[in-house]
Amino acid sequence: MSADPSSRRGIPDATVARLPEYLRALTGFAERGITSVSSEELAAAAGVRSAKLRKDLSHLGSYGVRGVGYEVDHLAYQISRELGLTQDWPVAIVGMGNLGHALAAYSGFATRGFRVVALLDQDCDLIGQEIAGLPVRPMSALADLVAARGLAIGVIATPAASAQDVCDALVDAGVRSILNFAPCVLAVPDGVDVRKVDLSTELQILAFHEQRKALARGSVLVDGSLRRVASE
Amino acid sequence: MSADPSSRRGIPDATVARLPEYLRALTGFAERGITSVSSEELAAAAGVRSAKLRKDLSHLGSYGVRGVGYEVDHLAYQISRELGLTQDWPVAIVGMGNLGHALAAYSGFATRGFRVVALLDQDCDLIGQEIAGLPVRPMSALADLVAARGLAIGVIATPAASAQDVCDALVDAGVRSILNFAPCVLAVPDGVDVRKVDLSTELQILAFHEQRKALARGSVLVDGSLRRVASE
DNA sequence: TAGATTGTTAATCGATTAACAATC
DNA sequence: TAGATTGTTAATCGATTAACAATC
Repeated sequence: MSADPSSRRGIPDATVARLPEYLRALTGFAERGITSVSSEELAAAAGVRSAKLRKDLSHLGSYGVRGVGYEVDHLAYQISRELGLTQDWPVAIVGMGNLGHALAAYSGFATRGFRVVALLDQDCDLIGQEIAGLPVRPMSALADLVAARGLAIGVIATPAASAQDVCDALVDAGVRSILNFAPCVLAVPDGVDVRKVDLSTELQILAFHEQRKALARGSVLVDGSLRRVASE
Repeated sequence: MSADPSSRRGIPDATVARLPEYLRALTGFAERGITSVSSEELAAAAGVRSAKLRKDLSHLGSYGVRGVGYEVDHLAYQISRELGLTQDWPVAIVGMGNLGHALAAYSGFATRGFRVVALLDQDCDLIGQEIAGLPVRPMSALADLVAARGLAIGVIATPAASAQDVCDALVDAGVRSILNFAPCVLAVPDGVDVRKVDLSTELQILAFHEQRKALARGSVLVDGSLRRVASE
């Protein structure tokens, strides 16, 4: 085994989760014609402290210049490469309800290395219909998509009740990265990554903090409902 | 100040983020007629270790019975109360594009204490149209919504370019909790909570791990693209 | 009482932060 | 050289985990 540059192992998960935000901020600077930034400026744009930014970037390598800062294009390229965005990732979306429909039409995917190559649904009435320029295909198309198109990432936008079945089908077909919008926990074998986006979980976390703020302002909880208490 | 039961302060953020998942698992048990669960069973359903579950629940109080487990309904109620879900939270969605449209039609909100009371957009052509049974209203309706309907949570589903303006308008109107779907960092004053859901960030994190797995399987990176290397 | 399972303790691990030596 | 800013160190903080005493 040679010590190739990218074998510098183990970028912390917390750092990986922030790299997309740094990349977005850098893209913003580039669009405004700014060619060089300090860690202070980039951190402000990404909404973090500069010490955290420098620590994060230090895991990728040493791409800054002391006393000067970072070259915007170069750092953006290095982050892209680390994230695996210098190549295209074929994506399939399963479940063509409201959300799947919106995801299929969402332009944000294409802009950054992701190509939606297929839309799938198990509802016979939908199959064959065209959504956002792509025909809806049956689940049986999965194996072919992996073999012929190199499908690597599956997005689950079905109801919770069918999400595990869809997940199993994706895994059987050889898909090893799954983005799950269904509000349920998925069981997968080792080697398969699942990330979850859950709208009502996010709202529930906001509600917790909103309630705390109301209590801090002097409201009280009566039978599980907030009651405003007259100040003074 | 009396030592009311809920003044036991400071539930860790990591714990709060998991409470919705526990609540969902409990709802599942309740639907199947199961009235009592052990930490082991509940943890399995929520996808965490039992030690972590018990530690999380210990921050809320002592709602289990040693040697027996937890009463499903009672624990669900306690978590609901802690999250502030025993009351209704009025929600407004701003931005009626693909995503906003899908969110407006999403039934998952209503099921758990959230009521979509208004849809807003700044596009004059959309205003007055009906989506999912609600008329689209102009941004100028915000102040009234806060005063008359108690609007507490704003969901931003606009393009990134207008997200900060929309955020400022929400904050000016008195909204202190914001769920942001626009791919950008929002600046808000102290006391305002923002949570962010970013589809392409999630895909980018998956791409990072997918690339790592490919490299671990023996592929190599040539000019930023993965190349399969013949095994043997 | 014996068996089961909670709630808590203490150890470990990972992430954040501030400070500063290295260096452009 | 003097000024600026990175990359790294060491201290702190918070989260996870395993083990077990408490107790139903």
